[in-house]
Amino acid sequence: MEALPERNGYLPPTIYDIAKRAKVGIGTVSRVFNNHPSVSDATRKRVLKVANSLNYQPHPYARGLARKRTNSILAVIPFFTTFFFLEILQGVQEKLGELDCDLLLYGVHHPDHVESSLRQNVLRSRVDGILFFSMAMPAAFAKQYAQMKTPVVLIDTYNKDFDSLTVENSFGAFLATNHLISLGHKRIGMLNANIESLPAHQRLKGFQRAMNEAEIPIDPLYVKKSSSTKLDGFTREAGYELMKEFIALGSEMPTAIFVSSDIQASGALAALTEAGLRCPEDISIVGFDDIELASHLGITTIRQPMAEMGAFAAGRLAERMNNLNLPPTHKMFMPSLVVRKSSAPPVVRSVKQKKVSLV
Amino acid sequence: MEALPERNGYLPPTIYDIAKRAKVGIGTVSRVFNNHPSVSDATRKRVLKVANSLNYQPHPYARGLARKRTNSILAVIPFFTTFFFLEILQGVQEKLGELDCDLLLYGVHHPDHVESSLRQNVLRSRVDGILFFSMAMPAAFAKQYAQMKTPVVLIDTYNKDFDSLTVENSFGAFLATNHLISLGHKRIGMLNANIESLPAHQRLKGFQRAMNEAEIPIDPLYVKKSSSTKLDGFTREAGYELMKEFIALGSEMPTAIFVSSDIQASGALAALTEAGLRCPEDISIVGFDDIELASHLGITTIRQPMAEMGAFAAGRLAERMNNLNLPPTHKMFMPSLVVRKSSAPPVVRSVKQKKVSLV
DNA sequence: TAAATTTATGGAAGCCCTTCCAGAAAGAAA
DNA sequence: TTTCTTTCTGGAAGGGCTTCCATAAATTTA
Repeated sequence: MEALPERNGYLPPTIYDIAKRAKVGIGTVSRVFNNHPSVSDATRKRVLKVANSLNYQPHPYARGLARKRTNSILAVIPFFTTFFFLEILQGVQEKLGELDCDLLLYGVHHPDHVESSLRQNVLRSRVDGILFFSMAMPAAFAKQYAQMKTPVVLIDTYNKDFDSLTVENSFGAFLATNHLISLGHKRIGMLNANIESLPAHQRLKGFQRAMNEAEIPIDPLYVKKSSSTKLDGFTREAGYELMKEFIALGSEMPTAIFVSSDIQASGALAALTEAGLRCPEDISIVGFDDIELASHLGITTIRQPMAEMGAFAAGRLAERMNNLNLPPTHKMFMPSLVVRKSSAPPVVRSVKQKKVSLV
Repeated sequence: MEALPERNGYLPPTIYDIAKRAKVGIGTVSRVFNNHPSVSDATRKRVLKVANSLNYQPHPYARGLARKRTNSILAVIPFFTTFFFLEILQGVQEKLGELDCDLLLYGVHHPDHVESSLRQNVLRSRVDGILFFSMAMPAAFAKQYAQMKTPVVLIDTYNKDFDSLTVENSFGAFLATNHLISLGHKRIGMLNANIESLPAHQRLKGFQRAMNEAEIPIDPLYVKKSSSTKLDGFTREAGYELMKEFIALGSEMPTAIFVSSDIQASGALAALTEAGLRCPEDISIVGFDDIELASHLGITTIRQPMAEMGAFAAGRLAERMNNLNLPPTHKMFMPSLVVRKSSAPPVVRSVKQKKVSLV
């Protein structure tokens, strides 16, 4: 070996260095670091002492090669969205810490790139498992992964061949609508995203169920859906536009609206302010998602248990990595209601209405 | 070798499989995959054909071991904050894609945990380089990394021994203040975070410079700083409290305030609303950071070029990985002004004031 | 005390690559 | 033709670990 100084003179100690200094064989050192039971206490201590003094850390790549496991997982997340993921990742990482596992991050910049990303990064068997967020798993990969039994957990998306977890959108919408009903509202509308998208569809269902159970007829005029294809209408602009339609109803406007996302709700609020209307005095609003913005704007909303979802996903992935033959499961998470100031009991507006609401 | 089926029967092809089928040596296969020039065209084609047909991908861990490089970098980010990082990471990843490098993510959950996190995760992961975000690098690690010449780039924080990049806070504050001045404001205040923190200090400097250059005297009553230690006073609550102090000034209140962060500005706005004051009619507000919230609340603010910073950081890290002896550099990024609706020319409030402001 | 267990240990082989050296093949020069 | 170059190629060694087999040491049992 030539004298070329690697890493500028500093060469991390290897298992051989430890073995030599501790006067044991490499196998013993390895066993110590893998908590193998058949090492005597005296030896274990001696090895650890030497190892600590040299600041030895097993080389994860060498480990990975020998063990045929990488001890790391890949999170494929859409970078075109934001906060939701950070919070889930937080949960993921906490769990991964327990499992002594590293997190590789791949951010997909554009939905069309999912496929090439997967090909480039995942196939190289650099990771033991994959967390796949919020995007449809391309068919080619779904097939390949299923066949190779690559451990994959889908979050906020679904495919029958893999473990998946989603939020019970319909139940969340039910909660939101019920909240408005229990505040005493009768004229309740829904401002929805593009109904083509699954969450929008499910949230409508929940709205309908709550209304039906309360025996409040649903006025078709009060159910507005976005036709936007941009992010399926889950945008501020979409909320703004549809709220203007509600406002155009004048005195026929609902007294409360369930909006299918906080981001739309923020647009809706802007439209209200612009029209000189106040929330909740003139109209109550409930959103969905509990993004950070919602707390700042004081929007009553539906919270998805993101940290828990992250931890669960990581845990499930670990189980699957230990047993490749588990049947795919699907776990629903129950969202919860977060009450803020955008929702309140309906205010009586005129004498005529007063009579009615005195009951 | 026993018959235990690895990975459920599927064993990824190795360089030996390719070599055998292509009737070449393993060295040749390796050379093909490393674009080594001394492979004849015919051979290269043959190898690639076999490799493709078997869907061969070099094993990154074996590569890492043999090359003594891992081709991955670690991002240590504080998970107790949010959006800023995602945007920077986006820039980082884009660059890393070019460099064929992977991104490992480590989120620190609490500032106090930085040290143990680094010890646990960084030392063992043997990544080629580290991007360290927004936190002070603990002295022990700084020393060790400097000594080992571990490639480290600091983002939004500083240490003389490493490459670092920060935003010119002082210039941003200057821009913000200047904006208010050029709108015609004379009674301009600053709502600052905890002055102990570097950014707060720098932002104050920029404020002062702008005021001095415009020859507007700074009224000490108009410069309020948080004494909170929680996140150095960069919180919504801190902004809320200090704004109440401003409001208590009554008619002596400034007509415009530069707030040292958007998050504080959101609190300040809440205090204003609560007091029945309007922004910008009664008072103009300029924030700092351009977090997502700012756009929703319509806060005029100072934007940091996050994606660019990310890409730059990754590039710089790559350079350093190629030459461990580069002297540390420090790069300043220039922020820019984003005008929204929270800032407007001062409105004349009363006859008495009219006299004054007619000047 | 000898034999049979049990417990602890050393180290070779193997994980999948890269890299280097030696040598084969093909051309060029003599 | 022979000799020297140049261009390609094969494969051993090595990177740092885990694991398994063999063996040594300590205990137990007969």
